[in-house]
Amino acid sequence: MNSLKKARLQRKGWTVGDTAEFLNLNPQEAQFVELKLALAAGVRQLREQHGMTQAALAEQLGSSQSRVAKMEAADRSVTVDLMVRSLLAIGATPGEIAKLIKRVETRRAA
Amino acid sequence: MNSLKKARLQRKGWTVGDTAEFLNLNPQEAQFVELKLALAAGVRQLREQHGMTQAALAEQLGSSQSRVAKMEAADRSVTVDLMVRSLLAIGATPGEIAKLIKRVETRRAA
DNA sequence: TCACTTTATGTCATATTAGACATAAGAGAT
DNA sequence: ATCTCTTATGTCTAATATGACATAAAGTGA
Repeated sequence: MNSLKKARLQRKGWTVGDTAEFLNLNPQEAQFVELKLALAAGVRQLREQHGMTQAALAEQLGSSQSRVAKMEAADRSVTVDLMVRSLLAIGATPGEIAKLIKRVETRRAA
Repeated sequence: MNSLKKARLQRKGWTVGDTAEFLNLNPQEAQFVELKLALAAGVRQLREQHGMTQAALAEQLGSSQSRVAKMEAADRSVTVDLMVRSLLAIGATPGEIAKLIKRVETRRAA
């Protein structure tokens, strides 16, 4: 993981630590985080593609603009559930969601 | 949706209702449920393929056998987060997870 | 500059999910 | 039938995520 991405994660409250600590992290944990990042980016991308504001998506979801903002920021407090429901609300197909996940780098055991 | 699958869902506590009610359901809600069913089935399939018991997977996850059982039963109380973490714990790649999701039937707006 | 729209961040109470435990039920094997 | 291993189901408290709200910050155009 590059240091830019790491810094971004730390700002969002993730426990990432320095490179050594990162290497000690469970690879499946790291992969889960990357998967959430991918979904978060997908929500933002598709939302913008569809010309929706965060507030508009929030209304579709029965949620709030602030939660959508946190979601796109991959905040620690938002679940994959909400991300997936958001993608479906935007109109993404299961195939499109799958594509976002497929791109996550496969990681071998430490 | 066939009545068999519907019955299975109702037993698990999902609000599905009769066919008419089902048609009134938000299609993205229905799709989200189907996605969870697909992941639940994937967990069971991969777990068995790897010759693990529910208890063994639970230990890997830092969870409990009962929660794994509920997960594979697609119980309403288990999140997609836990399912994805389980799949990663079993050793599934993002590509394999994506494949499970991709198969979910695409649904048009009601 | 100002006014306006959109997005970001922090906090809170309430709701939901978590692991844990007990125990039932099922499937084999002897 | 009984023993053993595995899975299913129900119920707790504790932990976590939720929408809501306030408000700051960033963007956009006049």
